[in-house]
Amino acid sequence: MPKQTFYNLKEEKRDKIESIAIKEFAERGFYGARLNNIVQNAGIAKGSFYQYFTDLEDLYIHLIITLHRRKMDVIYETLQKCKTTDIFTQLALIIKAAVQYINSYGDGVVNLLNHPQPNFLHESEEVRELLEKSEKTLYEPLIKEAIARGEIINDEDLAYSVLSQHGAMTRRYLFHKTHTQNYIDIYSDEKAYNEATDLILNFIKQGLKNK
Amino acid sequence: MPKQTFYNLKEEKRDKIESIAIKEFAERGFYGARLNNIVQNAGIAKGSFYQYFTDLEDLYIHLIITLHRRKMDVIYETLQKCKTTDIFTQLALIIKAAVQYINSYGDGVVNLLNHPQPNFLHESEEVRELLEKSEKTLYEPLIKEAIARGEIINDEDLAYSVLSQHGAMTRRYLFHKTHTQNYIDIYSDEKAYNEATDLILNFIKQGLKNK
Amino acid sequence: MPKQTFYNLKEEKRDKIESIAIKEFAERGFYGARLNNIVQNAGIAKGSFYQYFTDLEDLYIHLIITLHRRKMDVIYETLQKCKTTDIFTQLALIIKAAVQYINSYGDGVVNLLNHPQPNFLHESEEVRELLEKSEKTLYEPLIKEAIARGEIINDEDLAYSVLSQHGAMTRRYLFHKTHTQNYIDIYSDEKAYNEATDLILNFIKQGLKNK
Amino acid sequence: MPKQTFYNLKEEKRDKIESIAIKEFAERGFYGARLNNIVQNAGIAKGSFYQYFTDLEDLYIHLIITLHRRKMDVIYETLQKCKTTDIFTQLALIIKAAVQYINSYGDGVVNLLNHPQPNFLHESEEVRELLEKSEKTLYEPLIKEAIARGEIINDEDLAYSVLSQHGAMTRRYLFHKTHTQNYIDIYSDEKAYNEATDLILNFIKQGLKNK
DNA sequence: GATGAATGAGCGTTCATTCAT
DNA sequence: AATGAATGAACGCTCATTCAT
Repeated sequence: MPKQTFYNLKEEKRDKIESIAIKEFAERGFYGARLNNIVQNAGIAKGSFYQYFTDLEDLYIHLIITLHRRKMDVIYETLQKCKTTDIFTQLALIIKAAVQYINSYGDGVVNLLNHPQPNFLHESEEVRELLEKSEKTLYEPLIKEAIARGEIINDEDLAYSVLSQHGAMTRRYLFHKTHTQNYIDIYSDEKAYNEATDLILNFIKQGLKNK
Repeated sequence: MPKQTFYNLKEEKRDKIESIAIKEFAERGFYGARLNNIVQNAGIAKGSFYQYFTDLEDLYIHLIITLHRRKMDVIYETLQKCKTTDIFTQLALIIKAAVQYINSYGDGVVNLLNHPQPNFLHESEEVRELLEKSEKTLYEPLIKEAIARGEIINDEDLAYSVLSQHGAMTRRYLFHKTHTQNYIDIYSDEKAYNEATDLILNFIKQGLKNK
Repeated sequence: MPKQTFYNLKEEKRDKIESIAIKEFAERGFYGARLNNIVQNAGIAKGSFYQYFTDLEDLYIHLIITLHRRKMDVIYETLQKCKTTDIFTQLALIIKAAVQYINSYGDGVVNLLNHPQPNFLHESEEVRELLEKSEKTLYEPLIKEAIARGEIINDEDLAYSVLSQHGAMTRRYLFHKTHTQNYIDIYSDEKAYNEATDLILNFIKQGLKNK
Repeated sequence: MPKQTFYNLKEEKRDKIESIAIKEFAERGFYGARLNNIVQNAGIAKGSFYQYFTDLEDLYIHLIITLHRRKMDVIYETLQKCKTTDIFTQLALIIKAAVQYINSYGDGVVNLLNHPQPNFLHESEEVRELLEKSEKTLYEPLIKEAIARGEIINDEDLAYSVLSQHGAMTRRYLFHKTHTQNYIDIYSDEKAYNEATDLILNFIKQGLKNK
């Protein structure tokens, strides 16, 4: 957890540090990241870093938690506005919102969140709760309600498994179609991303159809 | 490329070094891996390591290439035996074979191959060919033939995107069902894995059905 | 080139590091010198060394350049004061000044400058200029003028060869006479050194006499 | 001192090892030399090296001693043939013979013998005797006799100092004249070297003339 | 609170030497 | 006697962290 001094900083400076750190961790992974790069690019002194965080792990955990929280906030906000629609419409809206949010950070967040995480991350109860449960907490009620409404087959586990993979399938689809391997390319063309999302969701719909 | 001295080692020792290294790289990524851990756990002297490999990158590239090659060998062997069946039967057999192969290494291989790879890896033409094309080379003909036989809808990109994700969906399904997060747990129960594979392939089949 | 942090050090500390390094390089040559010896004897941390220099080569080049420059400065200053005398008087004064300068460092400088230099040294244009040309730049005008004034025979090459060897001859003379092999012994007795210089210069004078 | 096994080798092999080692030490100095280079280029196994020598120092001392002894042998042989001539004729013949000898090894020997020697070399009484005294043992009688014959002034120390520097002066002269810095270049043109030797000896003659 | 020089444990790598065959 | 794989101390260097200013 960052120290109070970090929160006392002007928002602008705080944001600079966070976005520079996201970039560094995203490009090189936790073990490849260098404090030197972060402080130099953020324009702060090395000593100052230790006024704000206890160490690099502290910063890393802070970023992971913050980014997840913010993403979840965006998603739940979106969800509030479409409680009564069917699950596939709900997902389409959620995904659209999440992509917008991610684009507000650039490529970094996608890479960072998709990196295999260092072990210490899961040693923190707080983080484990957040990372492992937030997805379930999001999807499970949606799925239960969809089943109750008869929109999809009555197999919660299957539904969860495939629905929570829609992002991966969408990205794979776009990588294949655009012959690229670069996250930023496919996220930045939001129109294409949204169309692909619809295609994948429709595919999933067929597979989960209530017979 | 490892030096000749590495290939001169007794198979047992060679395998020990490889499996220890796979574990280290899998758990910590290339940048987090420590030569000290590898040589200590493999029970060799630091200097011996450099009799076998020019450096850590050399070892890493060797592992990636070897693992991919072996996996592909297993898959193509399997494929020879079921050329005339439908695509979903083919995939079920391929997956079963690949899971067996992976189980011969344990969890490490899955993690290692799924890590985001360090940049130097893609600077080798040999590796790039192997990594980027082997999946396409495998799936594309299968999909083309299935379309020609009228087994699935005529959308190669969609078919590729979802079929190449079946492993991820299966794992997600089993993680969810067994409330675990440990690859080794789900891979080691091959019966359960194969059943899950059938379920997921059936789901995909619905989504790709030729209407 | 040393980093700015090196120049920010207190003069005393900077001098300590330089003189310790001169000693180490002088005694063992560049390849035999050990960073550990330098930092331990200089009383600094290993990490601090790398705050000051990029690596050992950086330090070595710095020393060679600095020592040569300082020596040349001393020599040219001296030369300003005796422009109108004959060449042997000029040389006597120059040598006297250079010996004084060298004594301010002790034996180390003599050894260091007389070592065969590692190859990287000559890859720097700056160093090559300095080392290869400074001696010629010094002697050639003196010789040309002496020839013009009729003080010595008209053979620039011979004059240069023997005049630029006066130091070696003087040292050989003193080694022989004092039955020692230690530079510091003969340099520290300046009176004896100066007398030997006069003797050798007089010998050279006979050999270069204009007949 | 090499072990008996070294002397049991066929002469050809022994010579190969010696000449390769001379080259390595000459090019890189004792501390820069690598056993790997020596055994690889000599075509022997690493383990074999330790059958012949106790370590690298042993080999180095062996080379220095052997080379000096051989050079002295050549010189004394030459001297036998011109006992009755004047000192400058004697020296001219000696130098010519030594240059021939050195050319039989190539550049290596010159460099090796001119390197500043590592400290351990002088810790051996045998080596110290050889290196420090062999030159004196050679020159002193020649000088004494020349003085007795009235060929040069009665100053043994001066005579020794300048005569024993003739090689350095000759090389300096040729470096200057040919604008090279490469020993092999000037040694390989024996005619030019001999002419330069005559010039330098004549210069010395003027300086040592009995007035 | 901000700074950046100082620190030293730890890293990947080298290489003379040993040792099993 | 010959081999070359095995060894580990020692190397130059990195970098997160500390600390004096």
